[in-house]
Amino acid sequence: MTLTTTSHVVLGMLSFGPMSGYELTQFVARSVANFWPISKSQVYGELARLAELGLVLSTEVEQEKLPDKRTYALTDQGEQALDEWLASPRMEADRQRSEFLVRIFFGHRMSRAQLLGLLDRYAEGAARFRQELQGVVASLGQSPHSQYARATALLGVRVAEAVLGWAEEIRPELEKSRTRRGGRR
Amino acid sequence: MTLTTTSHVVLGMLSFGPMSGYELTQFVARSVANFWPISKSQVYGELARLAELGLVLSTEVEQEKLPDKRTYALTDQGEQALDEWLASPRMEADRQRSEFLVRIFFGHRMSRAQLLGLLDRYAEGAARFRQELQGVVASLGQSPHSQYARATALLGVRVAEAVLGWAEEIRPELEKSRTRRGGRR
DNA sequence: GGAAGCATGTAAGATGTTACATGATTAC
DNA sequence: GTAATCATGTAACATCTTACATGCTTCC
Repeated sequence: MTLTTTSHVVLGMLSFGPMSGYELTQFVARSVANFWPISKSQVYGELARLAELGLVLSTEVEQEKLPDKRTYALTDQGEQALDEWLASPRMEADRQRSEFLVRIFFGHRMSRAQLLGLLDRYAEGAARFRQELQGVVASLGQSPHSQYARATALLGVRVAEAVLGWAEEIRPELEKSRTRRGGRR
Repeated sequence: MTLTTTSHVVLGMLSFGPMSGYELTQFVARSVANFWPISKSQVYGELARLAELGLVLSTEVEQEKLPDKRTYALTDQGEQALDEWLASPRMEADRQRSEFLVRIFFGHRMSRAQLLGLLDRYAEGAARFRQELQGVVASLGQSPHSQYARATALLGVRVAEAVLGWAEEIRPELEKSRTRRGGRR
């Protein structure tokens, strides 16, 4: 009955303009999914629920050559709900889950080769991610209407760089570490 | 029927030695919870399931003055399951959810004062977190048996520093940004 | 007298993922 | 022809969080 962060993400997306569930799903995947992933089932579910609550208004749009679609637009109530949420001081803490760090934490069970391989693969992923995000930043440019999206991407870049710096720092330590001899059977 | 990452975290914790569900919950909260939170219901549930699968062995321990407890120890099968998981190349990607970044992404709906307040509170949190983790790193010291825990804490420090650097970078940009005039009603 | 710590669990609910189901059009 | 894109939804499942339930001991 109460709105979740996911609900507000949907409302927020519609603050850029009316769109269909399909379009919203794509848009989320290209933007906010890095720090708030939403599956399409969730999108369709939320839209239906928000419509019932009167926070969004749905309109069927007929299309030739393409399947008909249903677009959603924020109502005044929807805008208000979004703004109140943005203004509210209560905010849930970041949560992150990293299987990689779990494995590092259990490093005492691994051979040195295993550990270093794990670290290097992770660092490679971070390097790729950094590049990808730098591309995003570049494509967003300096225009003021993209500045917030750009800010979120810039944090991603910084975090990726933090990972790379960290990997360089601890690699030598892991190289001279005591580990289990040999690999798994 | 198949083991999740959470199951393997429980197995991994027991690789440090036998303990009860209560102790394991505390241990997780002080260590791995930063990158893999587990609630106590999950711990008790997993332990029961792993016992049924023969991966851990439970023993009742009577205590005077304190309630009796049930400790769990890894079986050979449990150790093997843990090591196979650590060796497996398939690893789920990091996932993170940040309500903060969602709000930044919808910055066009906020006043400048709101945005800057949001940013500053977040940066303060990151500064506190950095300090806390530096304390953890210091308390772990140089001993080789704590090197993996230390490595995970060091990444936390780096990430917190990345956040602080980012906040400094974008604050001036937000200061001269176009935003909605005035606050919410 | 009351709060905090020790100790184990169950139940209910919220949230999120993946698979299933369908069907037209366009581009290769 | 066949894969990809457009388009909407349901169903089943997995996972995770929060509240409920109980009771003794120690410390303030």
